[in-house]
Amino acid sequence: MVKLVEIMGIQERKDRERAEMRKNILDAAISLFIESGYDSVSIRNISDKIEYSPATIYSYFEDKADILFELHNIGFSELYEKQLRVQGIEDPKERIIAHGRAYLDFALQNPQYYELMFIMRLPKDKLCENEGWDPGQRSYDLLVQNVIECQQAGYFKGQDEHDVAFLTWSTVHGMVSLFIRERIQFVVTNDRFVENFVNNSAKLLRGIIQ
Amino acid sequence: MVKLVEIMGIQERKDRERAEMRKNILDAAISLFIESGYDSVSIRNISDKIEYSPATIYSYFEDKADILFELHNIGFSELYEKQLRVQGIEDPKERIIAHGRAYLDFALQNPQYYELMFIMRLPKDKLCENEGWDPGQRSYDLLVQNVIECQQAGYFKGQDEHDVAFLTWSTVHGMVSLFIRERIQFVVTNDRFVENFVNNSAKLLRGIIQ
DNA sequence: TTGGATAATGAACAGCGTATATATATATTA
DNA sequence: TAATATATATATACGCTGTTCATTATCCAA
Repeated sequence: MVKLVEIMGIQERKDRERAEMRKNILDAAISLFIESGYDSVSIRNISDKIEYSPATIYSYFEDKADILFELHNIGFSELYEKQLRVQGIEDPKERIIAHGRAYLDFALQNPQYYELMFIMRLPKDKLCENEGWDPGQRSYDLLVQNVIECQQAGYFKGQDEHDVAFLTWSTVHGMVSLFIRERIQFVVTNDRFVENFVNNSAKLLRGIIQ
Repeated sequence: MVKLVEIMGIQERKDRERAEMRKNILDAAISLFIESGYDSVSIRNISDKIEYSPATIYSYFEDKADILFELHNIGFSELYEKQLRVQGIEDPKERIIAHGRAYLDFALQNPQYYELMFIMRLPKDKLCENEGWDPGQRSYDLLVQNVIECQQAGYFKGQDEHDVAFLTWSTVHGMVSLFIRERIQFVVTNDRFVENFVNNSAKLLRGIIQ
């Protein structure tokens, strides 16, 4: 008779192999998405890259949107970590500005992740399935918390914290999404976008916050 | 012998018919785009709607992206008209806020036009073909002009006018694009978005501008 | 070694954007 | 009016897409 521990070992190896295959697919997918964008990448492209048949992918993911949804979650985890890294800053005004910078850094360093997190039209059925649970919620909550602490320090007096949070988020999202979707090329070159516009805007915001 | 005027008359009718057919296609296209979005609409869908064969469309437009490009231009004309309508306001501070409201109104009333003007990833070849000429340029120039007049009235002292213009544009674009691409559903319901967030943000901005 | 589970695949379906060769309708000329 | 020339519309086809499913190959337990 085979020992229980051996059965468990095999099961564990199988689980591990499944997880590795999933990661394999996700890695291939995101690298292709970065190269050509979600819409231009086909399941066949992904299957070519990992040297399996297209049908194989469908035994690891429900459909193409499911792959997107997984990458979506990975992106939100990375963003949240970046946000946490500036939470140590004492002065709430400087902290919220650093918070915005962290957001911009994430977006500019991972434009394709940013796309699928905040810009891309998401497949409708996926949104409904996961209704009520949004992985971006805790990032937003952190922002609101920082706004409240700014108010306790005397800034944004008499404003609703959600209005301020939304306005802050909109501003950084606006900058970065106009850049990513190439709507400001006639105003400033790609090279100078960060050093010029973003830095100057941070300075400008620092003056505005009161 | 046939009179010249008759030849011209026939030519004019033909030109008119071609123009009508183009408009017919564009109308069918935008109404389908509004219903289902650009990517989900096929040339075959459009040809079904106008009751012609798919191939016919290709004698009026180069390709699917060309249809998009035409609608793109129509959208920018309408936005510019909306912008001009608030240029009469005397106080430059109130004018620039009304300018922002006009932009938001356009976006919320014509979300599908806004999508293809400012959010959608545009086909690369089209962008290159029309390099250097962007129909949004004059809208941006108008914004910069208003910023300069604000500065002459004592606001935005010591700031670069392009930095201020970009920050202004980013803010309104950020609000509206987060809304259109459904990223703030967990913060506020669709119904209350305009009356709550946008109005409050305008009030907030009015306090911030100095 | 054999039976059963699991994983991978080849083939197929309907739909896509698009090119081209053919057919049809219209306009001009003899 | 009849024949020719031109502009327009279409049928057909190609290679692509996401996805499904029946079939095959692989692995493990008895």
